[in-house]
Amino acid sequence: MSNSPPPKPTDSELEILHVLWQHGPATVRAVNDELGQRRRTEVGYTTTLKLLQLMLDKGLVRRDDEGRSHVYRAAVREQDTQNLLLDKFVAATFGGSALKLVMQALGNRQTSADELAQLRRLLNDIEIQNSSTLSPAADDDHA
Amino acid sequence: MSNSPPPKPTDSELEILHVLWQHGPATVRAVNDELGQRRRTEVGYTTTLKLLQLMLDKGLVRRDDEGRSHVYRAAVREQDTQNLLLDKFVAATFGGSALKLVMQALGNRQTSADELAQLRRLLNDIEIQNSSTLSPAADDDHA
DNA sequence: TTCGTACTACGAAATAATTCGTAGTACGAA
DNA sequence: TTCGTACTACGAATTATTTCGTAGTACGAA
Repeated sequence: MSNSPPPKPTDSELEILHVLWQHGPATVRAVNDELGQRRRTEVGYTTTLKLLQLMLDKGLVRRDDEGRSHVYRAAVREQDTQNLLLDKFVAATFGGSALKLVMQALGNRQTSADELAQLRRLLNDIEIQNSSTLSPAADDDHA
Repeated sequence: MSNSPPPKPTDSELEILHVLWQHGPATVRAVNDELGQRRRTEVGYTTTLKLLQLMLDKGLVRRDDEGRSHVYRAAVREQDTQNLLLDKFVAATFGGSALKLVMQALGNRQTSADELAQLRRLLNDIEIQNSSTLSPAADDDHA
């Protein structure tokens, strides 16, 4: 039983999580094949196996021992993981300021009109929420 | 002489760069003292020295050998470095979509009215730039 | 001059992440 | 039953990063 929350995945682990998030539950073989397609350099089967075993230990994936080959699936959600990584990244690179990160991300690359529109919508939504929320401790939106 | 552009700094190297960016040129002693203040765990003097020497090899810092103790200064700009790291991070964590990163960063944390205003101004600026550009070389970004 | 102190250089241990080889096992086809 | 194949477990090599100890040196005070 792991009591502590799953830790920050490493780069390789994240790559595997992406496969599992998109694919859904998969065998080592399937994960390895998929990785082979995405990368320019293939990776050994046992490398992927080992990684998945380590990820199991860390609580990043779960395993179904149905019969011969094991089926792995992500034990962490994509959004949660992205947020965890985002926090660390903002702290390490932008001194904790998410605003700086956002400005930098938008300022230094091409942003289409469509994307700008999406962002404006999001800003509007946030503004509405800000003004309607009286007690700031509201943690989860109940859709 | 290093011909290739400076590589992605590691976490520890980035920490040192932050010190140099804020402080300006500094001796090993000064950098080490500053690191000691920021962290909860002190770091050995020679550790900082070694890191700076490695960073010198990589071209991340330059060195003035004025007299007894050497003075180091950042050889890469903060913005450039942030952008380099940002690119890698977006690729690894958000499948290359800067928009997703931005939405996630804004959506999942508290954003003040003031910050929202700054963002709106930025969006306006971008929009103006977009429309004033005649030949948009329209393939820079993949949604 | 002599000594203590602060400095640099550098080897190498400690830790973390990635990679793969080998051994053992279970299943199904022949 | 026997064999070939695909699988898991796991030790261990490799590479990257971080850490520090030790040796050597130069400066200034006594």
